Amino acid sequence: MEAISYDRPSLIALLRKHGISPTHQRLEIAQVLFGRCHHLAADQILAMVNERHAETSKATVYNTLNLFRDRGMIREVIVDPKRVFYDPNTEPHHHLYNVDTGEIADIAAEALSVSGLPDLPPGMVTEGVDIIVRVRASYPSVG
Amino acid sequence: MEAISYDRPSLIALLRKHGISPTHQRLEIAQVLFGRCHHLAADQILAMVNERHAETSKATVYNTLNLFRDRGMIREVIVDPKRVFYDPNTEPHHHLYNVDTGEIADIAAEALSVSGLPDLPPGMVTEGVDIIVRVRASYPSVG
DNA sequence: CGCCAGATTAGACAAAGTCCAACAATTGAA
DNA sequence: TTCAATTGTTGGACTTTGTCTAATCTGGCG
Repeated sequence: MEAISYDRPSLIALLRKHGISPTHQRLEIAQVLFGRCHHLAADQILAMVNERHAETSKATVYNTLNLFRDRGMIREVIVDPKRVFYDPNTEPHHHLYNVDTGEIADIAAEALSVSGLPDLPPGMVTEGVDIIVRVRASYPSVG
Repeated sequence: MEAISYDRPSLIALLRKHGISPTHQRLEIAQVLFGRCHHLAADQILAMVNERHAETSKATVYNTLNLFRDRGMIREVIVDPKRVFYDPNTEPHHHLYNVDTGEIADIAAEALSVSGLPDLPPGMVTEGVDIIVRVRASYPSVG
């Protein structure tokens, strides 16, 4: 499991770089986000962080995710109406979403090109362009 | 798609075309969806339907929206983590989402072109490609 | 040591949506 | 018409995701 996990000093530096004091709980959450599989929902993060020994509350997980998001350390992925996923990759990119399994995979920004974006009303700016490719198994009603 | 409000007989025909018996409550909901502004959330539909005089319950609104969606009469728009919006336009198209106000506007499918969609794993099919252009006012902290 | 600011916490709370069992409306048969 | 089956609607309980609050903890500093 430790193949790509960030070590503690790197995570501390990462938090400091974003102006966040590296508390124990924040480091645990950062480790789960950056060291393991991507695109986790809050409840999954809560479970993973407390899997070792319960030490982080639900409130802290939500506080921390919102803090990381506000500081630009992570990004929200809105594909499932039931819950928000968090993506440690904040570079522009897009998503492939398996509607059956809920799995999310990245699509590199360079892979897709979009043309024809409309002119915006004056005083408006684009915050981002999200492309979600929704896929499913060819035989939805197998059986 | 004309913005004129649908009359009762047209709405009944629309429901029948989708194999749905036109009950009073379903007609009220269809009228709100097809006859007024687009991209409504369930709670807005509930309020609009009950604003006149007819009494329709929350359960019926949700039942009906899910029925309409399953029958391909309307489509869900997933842009806001807090709630689902319903779009009476089921033709392929995309959305401009104002993150400040929550407003959603359509972008014609022909207006945007996407190239470079990745090959899918075998046995997978694309259900749809959603493009969401998130915009906001240039001066986010203006009061 | 006390003080202070920031972090964490449990649990109450809120909102979106689902589920269920009872009730109402419609339909078809006789 | 009446009966019974089917379908639709309903309130309310329930679940889930997420927020809020007030209390408590922590660590740095004098």
